[in-house]
Amino acid sequence: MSSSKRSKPQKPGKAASISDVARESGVSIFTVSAVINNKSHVGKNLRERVEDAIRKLNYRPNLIARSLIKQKTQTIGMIVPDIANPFFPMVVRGAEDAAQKQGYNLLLCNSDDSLAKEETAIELLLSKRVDGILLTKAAGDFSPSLRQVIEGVNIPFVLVMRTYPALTKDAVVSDDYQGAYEAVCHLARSGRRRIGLISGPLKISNAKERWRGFRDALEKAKLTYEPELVVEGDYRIESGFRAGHALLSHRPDGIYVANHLMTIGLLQAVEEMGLKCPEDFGLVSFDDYPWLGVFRPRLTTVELPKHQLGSEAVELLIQRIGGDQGKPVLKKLSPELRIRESCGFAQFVSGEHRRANPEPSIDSP
Amino acid sequence: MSSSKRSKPQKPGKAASISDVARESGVSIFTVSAVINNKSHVGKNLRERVEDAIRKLNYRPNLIARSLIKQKTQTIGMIVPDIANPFFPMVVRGAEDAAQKQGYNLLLCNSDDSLAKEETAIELLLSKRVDGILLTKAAGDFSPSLRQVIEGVNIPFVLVMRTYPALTKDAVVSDDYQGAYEAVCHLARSGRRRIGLISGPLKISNAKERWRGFRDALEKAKLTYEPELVVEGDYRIESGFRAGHALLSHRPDGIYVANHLMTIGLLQAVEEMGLKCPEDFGLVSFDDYPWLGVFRPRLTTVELPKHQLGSEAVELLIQRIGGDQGKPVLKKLSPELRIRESCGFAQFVSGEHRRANPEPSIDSP
DNA sequence: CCGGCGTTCCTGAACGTTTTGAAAAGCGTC
DNA sequence: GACGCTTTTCAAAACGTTCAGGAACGCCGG
Repeated sequence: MSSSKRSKPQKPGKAASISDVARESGVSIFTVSAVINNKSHVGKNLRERVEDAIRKLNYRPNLIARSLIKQKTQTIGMIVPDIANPFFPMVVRGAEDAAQKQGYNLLLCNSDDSLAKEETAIELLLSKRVDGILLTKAAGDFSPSLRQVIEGVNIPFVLVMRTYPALTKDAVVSDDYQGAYEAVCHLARSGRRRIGLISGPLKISNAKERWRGFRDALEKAKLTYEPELVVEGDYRIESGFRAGHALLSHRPDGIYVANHLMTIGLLQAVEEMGLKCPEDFGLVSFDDYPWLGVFRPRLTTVELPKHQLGSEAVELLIQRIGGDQGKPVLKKLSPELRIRESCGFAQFVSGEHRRANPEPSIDSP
Repeated sequence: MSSSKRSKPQKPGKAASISDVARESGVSIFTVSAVINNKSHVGKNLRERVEDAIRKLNYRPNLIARSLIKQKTQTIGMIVPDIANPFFPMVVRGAEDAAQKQGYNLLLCNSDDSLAKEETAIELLLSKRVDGILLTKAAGDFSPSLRQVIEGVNIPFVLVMRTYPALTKDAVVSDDYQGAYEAVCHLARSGRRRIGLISGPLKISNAKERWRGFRDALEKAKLTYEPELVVEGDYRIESGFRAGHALLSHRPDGIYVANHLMTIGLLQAVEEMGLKCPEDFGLVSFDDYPWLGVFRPRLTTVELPKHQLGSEAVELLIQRIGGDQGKPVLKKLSPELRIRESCGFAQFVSGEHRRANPEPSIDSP
């Protein structure tokens, strides 16, 4: 019967709580809270007493409790198909940088290109009450249930590198049409006449955009669109290899590959078939990576602003979290054509696109 | 005055709570909770009523509230120097896979190789009450405050790819000594006599291990250790480039490079200097990646089980979270020597290490 | 001495769950 | 109809915060 209302001593194993600090320093919980959030008017005396107690108990505010009451977790969920795909790390890095800068953390999920996993991941993030979600949708159609889940998300939600016409959500993407268009124009400018395409899965929005850019550039250059010179892959190495075999058997003199992984596959096919680039055909790839510095020939490529893609997505998301109720936005970031050797030497090419070609840099292990 | 204790209707904008469900289905909160966690004895009648209400209100349990009371967040924090470094994505993937399998999520932080950021990240994760922390420490010494923070961490804590003698924490690492040893033995077996090393920062445990393996293998092969053939880099491309220039000026006939990024730099230096591999020198690198398939010559390399590194670290961590109080464990995973062409053709080499050399595979964008 | 105003501190009610201990209900037995 | 034993349901106390609404105090002008 002797226990007064709030007097249990701090249990040994557990982290100190705000009430432990309050007891230790002989003030109320309110005052401790005020000190922590350094609210204005706390007397110097008490403030110091409290700060001492905090240090002494090694107290750390419990952000879970804070989240519960504030209805904000300062956490954003990010779902990518596969972080091990070299495209995503830099995007995630961009996102994390921007998030950290504004006091947010990143909860990372891999969907493994499975729509079911993607759906589960969204549900989970929603249950964990993240403040917003970033999604790079897996390849493949919406299942009705997935669509329902996404439409039903009632927190800020930004698509990254994907967009869907009927969807009422924000999206941050690269200008894939433009990138492909420039790539193919460059091939044409360097004298190629029969230009082939190794495309990504046409169900993914960016693959379709790249295909459109390809087609329009052909038209602009007054080249004919030959259907047998277009092969659809799935953005993986193996499919680039197979597509390469199929495509090269038609002897195109130029190839535009819609992503890096398929380029790797293609180059293996090229070697097997005993062909030479740029002598036998010109090549423009997508995405730039540090290791391209040792590929021979040096690849001309369309670099996407991967880091920026992630950071702008987060910034948009946080703006929404902050209460911005504006209409859904579609933000397109410009790609950059980096001319190197795989279409023939740079001097063969009209000057307008020449620039220094910095090798992208990357940090330590 | 008319408001009874628990009767506010669900506010329109907000997610439904358990009490909304209780009210909707006319039962107590307890019963709803029992249904959610499908505890045994809830009458069939009520169970259905509750489930209907859950569907109707699109109710999702608030895991923040659950975490608060259960003192578990089902979240683990992971700190890496830089996810954009190609080594880490696969490790993170391994971690995420293992975590997901056991119902955990991953909160990802980049320390950017800054000890201060690393410290901040740990503090933050602690405040967010993650159930455990995975850390790949940034290069550089412990500051006293960082050391204090790490030692003071009172939740499960596993080091990944790093270990420190005096530290009383678990660690999961690759057997770097073994990897380097095998690499250098292979160089010696293929007839190289003056073998050089491009090392990582010797303050990082694995760099030191690799250096030890290098030295011992030389001794085993009865080769002399020539100090000018050892150059310390920082695991980045640029340093590999500089180290390559420095090292090659001494004309070694074999080089072992302690990581992939520095190999990229080295190969650029090699080309600039007009040298040829494997004719002028044999090369063994560390880490394998899909794009190595297009490097020429094909690189012989020591592959580390990156995915496994991540997944075993998480499994160990979760075991600790589960209450395992055993002594700190140091788990070493075996590397695998993948013999390709950069030391001369495989047939010149004694058979014991020959094996199929699968190109590692990777998923779509 | 009173009223008004600042400053400084506190009490107590949220936030959305889980869980303990106990009450109610159903049912068989004497 | 009293008693025990299950089965089903509940009310209320946690978990660690934030914050609205006051209270206590000192100071000033009247």
